Amino acid sequence: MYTIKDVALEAGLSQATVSRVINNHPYVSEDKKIAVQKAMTRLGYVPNSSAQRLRNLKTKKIAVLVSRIVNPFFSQLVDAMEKRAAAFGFQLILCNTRIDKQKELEFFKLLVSKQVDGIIMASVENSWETIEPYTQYGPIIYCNEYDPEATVTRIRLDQMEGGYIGTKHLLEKGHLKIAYCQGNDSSVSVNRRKGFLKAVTEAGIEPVSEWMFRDVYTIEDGRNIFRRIHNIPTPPTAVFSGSDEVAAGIINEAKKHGWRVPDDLAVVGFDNQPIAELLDPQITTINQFTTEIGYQSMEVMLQIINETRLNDAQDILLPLRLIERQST
Amino acid sequence: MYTIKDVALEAGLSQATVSRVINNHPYVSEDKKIAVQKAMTRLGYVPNSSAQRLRNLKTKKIAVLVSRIVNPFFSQLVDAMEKRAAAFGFQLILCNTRIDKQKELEFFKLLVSKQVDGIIMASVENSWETIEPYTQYGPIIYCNEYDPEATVTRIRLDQMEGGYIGTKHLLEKGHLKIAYCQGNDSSVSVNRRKGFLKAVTEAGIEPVSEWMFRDVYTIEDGRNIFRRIHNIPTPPTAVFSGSDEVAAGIINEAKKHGWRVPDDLAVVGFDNQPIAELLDPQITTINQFTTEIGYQSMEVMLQIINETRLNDAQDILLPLRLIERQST
DNA sequence: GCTCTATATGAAAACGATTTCATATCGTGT
DNA sequence: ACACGATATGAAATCGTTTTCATATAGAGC
Repeated sequence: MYTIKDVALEAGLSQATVSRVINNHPYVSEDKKIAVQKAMTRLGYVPNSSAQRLRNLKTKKIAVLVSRIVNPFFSQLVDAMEKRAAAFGFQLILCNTRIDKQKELEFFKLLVSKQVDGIIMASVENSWETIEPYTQYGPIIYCNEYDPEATVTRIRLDQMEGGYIGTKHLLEKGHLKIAYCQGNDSSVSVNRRKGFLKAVTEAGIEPVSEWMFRDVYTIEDGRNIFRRIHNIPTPPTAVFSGSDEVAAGIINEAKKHGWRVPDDLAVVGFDNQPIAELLDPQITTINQFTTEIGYQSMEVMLQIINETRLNDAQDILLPLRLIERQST
Repeated sequence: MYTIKDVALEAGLSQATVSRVINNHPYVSEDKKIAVQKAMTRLGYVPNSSAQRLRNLKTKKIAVLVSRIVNPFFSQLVDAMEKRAAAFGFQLILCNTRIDKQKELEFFKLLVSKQVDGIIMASVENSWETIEPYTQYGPIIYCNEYDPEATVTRIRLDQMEGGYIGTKHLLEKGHLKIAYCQGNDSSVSVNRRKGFLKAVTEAGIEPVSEWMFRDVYTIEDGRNIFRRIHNIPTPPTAVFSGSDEVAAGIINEAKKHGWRVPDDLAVVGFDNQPIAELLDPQITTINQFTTEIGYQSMEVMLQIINETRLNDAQDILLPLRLIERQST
C-alpha cells in the first residue's frame, strides 16, 4: 500500500506539499500541484482514513440507532437519512438495537472512541439520565422517539395530534366504543395515547381500560387482537391501531370470521405504509411523512457537526395527516 | 479526552503496560493489571479507535452494498447480516447505491482507505472487470447478485430453479399463455428468466416476446403491467412476476377492472413478503430464505477476514421453495 | 552459586496523515 | 535600492495507539 511518503518521493516533493494538494490548501504552485496529482494517480494512491482521522478527529460517519430495520418505517427513515448524508460525503453506520438496552449502550461507544461524528436516535431504550454523559463526546439528537428530559434537539412528529385526529375521525363516524392498540410505552406511544384520550374525553366518553391493548407490534399481534375483541361480549365497534401492520392483521382476521370492515368493525392504522393502499378494504391511516423527518434530522445533525447550529433543547415538530380510505 | 498516556500516569505505569492490559497480553502481573483497570474506570477511558486502526489495520466494520434499503428483501437481508456481525463485534456500514454505478464505485473507496475490513455486494452495478482491482485492498464477496466472471465467493439463491418451479407450477395449473416480468438484467433476473424459459420450452411452448416485460419493480409498475395486459387482444392467462410487490400491483389493478384472480389471470410473485399473505387473494410466491442468505454471507465474510477460509471462486447455492396460495 | 528460561516492565519507534514553524522567493510600493 | 507582505516549500512535531527492543527480576535445574 502506498503512503503519502511514496507520493512525495515519486513527485520529488515533501509530504507537506502532497498533503496540501490533497486538502486544497492555498499556497501550492500550479506546477507542483499537477506533479503531485500525477504522482497520486500513477501510484493509485488513496489516503489512509484512519491516519486522517487520528489527526483531525473527523470521521464523516454518523450512527443511526433504530430498533428494527425491517420495520418499513425505519428502513424508509434510514433511506432518507442516507440520501441526505451521502450528499455531504457522510456515511451511515446502521445500529440495530433490537429493542435491547444493553445493545443500545454499546453503540454509544462509537461516539466515545471517535468512530462516528454524531448519533441520531430514531429509537430509544435508555433514559436520558443514562445517555446524557455521552453528549460530551459528540452530538446526539433524537428523531421520532425522544425522552422528555433530554436537553438536545428533538425532531419529531406531532403524535398527540396524530392520536387526536385519528380518534376524532372515528368519533365523527359515529363510533362510541373505540379500542386502542399500542406497542410499549415509548414517547411516541405516550403522546399518541394522550391524543386519543383527549379526543375521547372531549366527546364525553369514558375510556374502557380492557380495550386499551399494549405490546402490539406485528401483523400476527393484530390477528390476536381481533380474536380477543371477538371474545368480548359487547365488543368495541372501532379500533385505533398503532401501525398499518397491526391494522392489516386485525382486518385480515376479522374477515376470516365473517366480520365486515368497516360496518362491523372500523379500523384506523398508522404510518401509511404501502399495504394500507393494497388491502381490501384499503386502510384509513395517518401519514407520517417519514422521508421528511429523516431528511430534516440528518440536516440538523450535519448543521450541528458543521457548527452552524446549536444542539439545544428544542422540539422540531412535523405535522401528521389523516388519509381516509375504506376501513372506516 | 483522556489518552493512554493519562491512564499510564494515573496508574503510575508505562503506556506499554496499559496497552498490554487493554489487549489482554500475557506477561502482565495481576496487581498492575488491576491498577490499570482501576485507572481506566476512574478516568472513564476508552481507546481512540482511529489510533488503534492506524496501528493494526483492522476496523471491525463491513460495508454492505444494497441498491434500495427500502426494499423489504434488502432490509431483511441487512437485518440478518447485522445480527451475525454484531455477534462478533462488527458493525455494518450501509451503502445504498440507488442503482447508480458511480455511487457504487465510491463505496469501494471505503476498502481502499481502510475504513472497512470487507465488502459484501448484495447488489451489483459495475462489471467484475471494474471491481476486480479493488480486491487487492480487502475481501469482496457477492451475496444474491453476482457477476459470472467474478473469481470470489458468491453466496446466492438458485434463481434458475426459482424461475423453473414457479413457471412449472403455472403450467401444471394448465396455463399456456404466461407473461413474465423482471427488473433490469441483473444476474438474478437472467438466471430466473433462464429457468422460466427452460420450463416453457420443455412444455413445448414458444415464448412470446411481447409478454416479457422489463424494468418492473414497484407496486405501481405492477399496476401498469396489468393495464398493458388488459389492452392486449388475446392476453396471457398467467403472469410470473419478479416480486410480490409487482404481483400485488397487478392483482390490485386486475380487481379494479373486474378480473378475477386466479380465474381470469393467475399471478405468481417472488420473495414471500408479508403482503403476499395479507392480500385477497393471497399470493402464490417463491420463498427466498432471506435471513439464511444474509446470515451465511456474513459468516463467510467473517471467516475470510479471520483467515479461516479462502475467498476463492466458489458458488454457495441456497434453495428456493414455492409457496402455493390463492393467486394461482 | 551459576546459568538459563519465563515473566514483567518501560523507552522509543512505528503507523500515515496534518500542521506548525522556519525559511526562501517574489512582487510591489516607496 | 530597500522593506514588507504574499506566496511557496520542507523538516519536524503531532495525533493515540501497538509493538519491538532492551533490560530486569524470579525461579528452576545443575
